[in-house]
Amino acid sequence: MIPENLPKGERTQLEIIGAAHRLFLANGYHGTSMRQIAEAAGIAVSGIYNHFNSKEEIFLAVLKQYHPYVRILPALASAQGDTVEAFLRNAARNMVESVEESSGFLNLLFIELVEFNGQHISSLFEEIYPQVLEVVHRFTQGRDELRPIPLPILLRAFIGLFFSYVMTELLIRRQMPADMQENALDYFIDIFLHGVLIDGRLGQEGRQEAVS
Amino acid sequence: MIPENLPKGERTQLEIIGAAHRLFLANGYHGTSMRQIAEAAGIAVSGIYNHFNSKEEIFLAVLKQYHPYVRILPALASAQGDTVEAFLRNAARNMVESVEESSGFLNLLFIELVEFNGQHISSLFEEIYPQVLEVVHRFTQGRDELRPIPLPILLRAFIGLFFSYVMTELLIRRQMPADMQENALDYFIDIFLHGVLIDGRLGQEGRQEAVS
DNA sequence: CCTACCGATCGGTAGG
DNA sequence: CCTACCGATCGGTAGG
Repeated sequence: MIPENLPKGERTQLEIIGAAHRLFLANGYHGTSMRQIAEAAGIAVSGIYNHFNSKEEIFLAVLKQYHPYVRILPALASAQGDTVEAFLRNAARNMVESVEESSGFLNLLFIELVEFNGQHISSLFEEIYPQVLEVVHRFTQGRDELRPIPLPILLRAFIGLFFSYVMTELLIRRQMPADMQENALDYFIDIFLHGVLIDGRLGQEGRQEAVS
Repeated sequence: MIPENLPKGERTQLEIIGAAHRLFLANGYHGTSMRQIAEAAGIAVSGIYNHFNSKEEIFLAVLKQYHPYVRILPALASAQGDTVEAFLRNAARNMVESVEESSGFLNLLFIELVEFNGQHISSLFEEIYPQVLEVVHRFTQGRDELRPIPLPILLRAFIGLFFSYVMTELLIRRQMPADMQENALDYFIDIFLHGVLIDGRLGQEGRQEAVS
């Protein structure tokens, strides 16, 4: 997991960040002690302070390393598609997949919102917004497939599609009825596409794929 | 806020729950101490233990009192409308409004997910699901306006619509560009309605209202 | 990166 | 013997 040929100091730093990440996800920020982090990283508590000046600095390093920027944005940027439909289907699937792989991103977000009152969300948004806008713009300009929806609203609605799926997944994952889960993402994308495309512009391959 | 004619014991209990609720929202569960709760409730720390056996028991009481069941479900249940469109527009607006009023619900949810690993979400879902299903079923049965989407998926997508709006609102509230906020909820509802209604079944009053 | 500690505060409980 | 609450303090742990 952590490269072996790194200088000892950097290795330890990554060890601390990784240990802190796991503990924060499991217990939250205030629910995690410096002693727990030290033990998980295999060093003494005071040793941590050779790499970080405070507990909060560790959290910032964790946030930076497990940023949506690093996880979800590449999934969006790598989306392919000749039509708006194909692009959005591909992008949505990629993004949901990347979150399911590293399930921590949402928890980090929740910790940020609850235990830091969303202090660090602003700068995060400023970094991401222009790049996401650029990607979406690239795939929607000069197209006549979309209903007249302002691009920022469309972008927000697309991010919203992502949250609509992952939040309902997170909330009702455990005992959600089976009929609420089967092909849910395909249905969600389908509803969204029907919502933003001009009537009749939606191809058939997506839904057929989903119900077959 | 707290009725004055209650027995002293019940008053104190409500005082503790209210104080804990405010503190949990601001600092999270582990970020709030029994001393803070006691001070905010105007009693000694040990006085709390005449009403609750532990800090966690207080959290459960807070969760019960500020349950979405008590806040958002009535907003959904009271939704009116002769058509599916009118009903969904009304329901979505009511739900978002009720959350904006008592902004705490989402934070309680995040605390639950992060600091209790979603332990108490299951029973919450079991209580709410049948009632929500009943409401949505009542307004969709025998209608020919909807595209063929399984009812549980439709319901999940509707809950998702709610989360898509409030999560993007929460995340980017601070420095979201103005054009991302103007009439956003109306656009969101509009996209959803286009998504679930059969082509051509969407009335015009909603969007005209939104853009005027 | 360690052992050895600090001032203070943690959740919880004693007797009255 | 009850409910409600007090001042004081318990054994341990927090970040530093």
